[in-house]
Amino acid sequence: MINKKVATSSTGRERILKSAARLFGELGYDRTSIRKISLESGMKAGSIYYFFKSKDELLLEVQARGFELMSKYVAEATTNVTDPWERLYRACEAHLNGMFDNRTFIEVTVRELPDRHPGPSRRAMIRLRSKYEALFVRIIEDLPLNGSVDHSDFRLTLLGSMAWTLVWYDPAGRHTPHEMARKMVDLLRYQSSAE
Amino acid sequence: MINKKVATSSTGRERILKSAARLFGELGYDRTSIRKISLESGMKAGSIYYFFKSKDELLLEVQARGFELMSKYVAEATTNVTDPWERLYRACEAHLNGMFDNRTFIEVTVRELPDRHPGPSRRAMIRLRSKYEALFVRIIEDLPLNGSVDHSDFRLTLLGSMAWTLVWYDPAGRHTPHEMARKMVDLLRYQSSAE
Amino acid sequence: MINKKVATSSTGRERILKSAARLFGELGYDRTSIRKISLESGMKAGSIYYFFKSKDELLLEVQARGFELMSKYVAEATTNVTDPWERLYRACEAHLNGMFDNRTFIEVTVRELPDRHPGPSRRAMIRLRSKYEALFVRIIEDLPLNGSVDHSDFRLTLLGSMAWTLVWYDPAGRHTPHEMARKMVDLLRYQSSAE
Amino acid sequence: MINKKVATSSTGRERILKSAARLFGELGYDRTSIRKISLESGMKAGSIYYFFKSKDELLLEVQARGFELMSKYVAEATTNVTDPWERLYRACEAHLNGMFDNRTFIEVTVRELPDRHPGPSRRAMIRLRSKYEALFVRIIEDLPLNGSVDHSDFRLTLLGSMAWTLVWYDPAGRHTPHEMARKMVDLLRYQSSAE
DNA sequence: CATGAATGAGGATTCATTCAT
DNA sequence: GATGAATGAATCCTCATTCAT
Repeated sequence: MINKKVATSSTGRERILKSAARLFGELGYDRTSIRKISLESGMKAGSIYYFFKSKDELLLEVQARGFELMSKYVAEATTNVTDPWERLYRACEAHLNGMFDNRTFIEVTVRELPDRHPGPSRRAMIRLRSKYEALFVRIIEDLPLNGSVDHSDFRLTLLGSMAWTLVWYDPAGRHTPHEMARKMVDLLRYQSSAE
Repeated sequence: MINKKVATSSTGRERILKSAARLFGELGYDRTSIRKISLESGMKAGSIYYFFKSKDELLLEVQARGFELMSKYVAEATTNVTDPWERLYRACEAHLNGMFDNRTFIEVTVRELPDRHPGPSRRAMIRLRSKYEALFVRIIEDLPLNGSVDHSDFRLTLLGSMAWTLVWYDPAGRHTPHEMARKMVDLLRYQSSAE
Repeated sequence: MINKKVATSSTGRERILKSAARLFGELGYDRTSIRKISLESGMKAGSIYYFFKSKDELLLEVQARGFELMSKYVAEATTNVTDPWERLYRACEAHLNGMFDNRTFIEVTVRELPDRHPGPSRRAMIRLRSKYEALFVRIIEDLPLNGSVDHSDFRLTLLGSMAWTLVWYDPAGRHTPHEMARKMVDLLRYQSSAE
Repeated sequence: MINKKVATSSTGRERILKSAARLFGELGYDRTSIRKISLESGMKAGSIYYFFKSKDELLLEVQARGFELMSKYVAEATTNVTDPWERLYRACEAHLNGMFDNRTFIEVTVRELPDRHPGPSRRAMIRLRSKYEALFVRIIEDLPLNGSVDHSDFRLTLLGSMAWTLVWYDPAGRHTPHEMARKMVDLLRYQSSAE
């Protein structure tokens, strides 16, 4: 009552977005129907179209939010860190943490890849992704890699390893995202490093 | 090429399987309808059910075929190769070659992951996958890695990198699967190696 | 008759329910397809699922309505009638009248027996039936039957005779429901009566 | 080996007929598919059409067999019985016994009523039924009923009561077909009787 | 803001049946 | 005698979406 905003902060639009994120993440875009989103968000199916033009657009907004969050996490994790390798460790940790900790929006970002999405938002989704990956481009550029290593190969290998964790990682298991980030980077580090 | 009829007509079952593989690979399982498979295979939708109990079972059979092919390729590529690192190079090359060369069955294997498939074949699909990955388990076990590297982390990182190529790799581009395999393994090799 | 529109258009839900009732009654549940209901109700097949979860549930609602009507008829017919045998005459007449006069809902009640319906509504359908038959239980309890006659046997024999009329009764023929009710009850009356 | 006929007596045709009878009885005609019959009979679906022109014809043959059996049972039960009421007791007992004892063919006879069957065999089915019911016509004609009772009403009431047992009778319950037959006839007897 | 009603297209699957072998 | 392959039509149902209110 004191703060009506807090209670209402879960406004229609927001509730829908959260429900969509959770379901896209859990079931995938295709198997998530507008009806399911409407059930989860406590809103009638028709109402969703008051806030979003289409299911496709809904996915786009979920992804936008996901990349935004990720970018923020990575930025925060690397602020005031100057050592290049340490920056990478932290960026990866933030990436993995986001994926498993705050699944709602971020998982969708890794699961629903634009190459499979036929809707009109495809290009916008690719742009969002590129923008986010640019963070890693920059961090990796700063690494003192030896000349034989292509920065792009390095980056793609690293991102691939991390994305793949969705397939096998058990959050209740023995590894923490922190450890995994260290390991994955280390696996690539010494050989690639010029030191 | 010599006799297109042989390849295309073959038996009904085979034609369906091939069409399903191609479409599952291109569009994904969910967006591939039985109707589409029927169009592509030149068979009426109902006929598919004479050969396969369900769409789910059809996916399972496609995956089985895919893993079978992959296993064969990897086995052939490593036969009579004794150097452990060379064995890994070749296995990875075979894996990537399979993924991009002979997409029909093998791509489905990497794209349609069991963690998202709710059908009754899920467990069978997991079993197939494990059996295939066991090939890599064995090859990686033989590597003279230094003590600090976990074989399992090594394997998952490598497989993740390779799977991720589906997202960014352009077969018409500058890299060949052969080069990519070398690079990816090398990226992990020296640091991890005990030599 | 005065205003066909009112009767026919009413609300969507109602139109569907009526069409379903008519068709279930005429063709039976199995041979009545959603398509046929949609044609008869002037509504598209998909729309039916806005109002009813499934065909099974539609049957349940038709039966509920049928039993409700029947109960009302029987109750009205026996109100203020105190002679026990007269009460039974009237109840049976109401039952038969309902079956042939107002076929739409009530016939389904007698034709679609729960013992053959495999759907999830089966139990609910049994409950509805029992509740209705309880009316007869009470009416028959009040009869001064001689000790050798089991009330339950009496009731089942009577209901069976009436249900069976669906097989042979020709509404255009020589008997009226009124006469049939008298006859059927009389056939059982004197022998069973203690008088 | 001694008597090949016995072993082969379950010839294709016969096996199909039995399976169809069982399934028509248990699930009803509509819900019994040719595939199910083929599974139960251990014969391929296509093969059924070697022996029977259609599903409709299959039903007709099952009914024919059912009525044949019933007629035989009723005839046997009444042979050498001269007392008219005793004849009826026995006929009813045979009828009920047939229904519950030897369900396979006979139940179909009571469950699948021609008024609902739209196929071309309808008329033939009606003829079979009439022929069987004629047995009861004759037995009932011989009863010394008092003048006020219509023989036809008597018969239909009795047959209705017996048919209805399918709805409520529990073969594992307290009543035997023998008892039920006595009761049902007695319920009608004394009042109708001229004695 | 949000809903209730409605739709058209398409979803997977089952059906009775045919026919060459 | 019996089958394997194939079909066309129909099955129930779900989908994303629209729109008047």
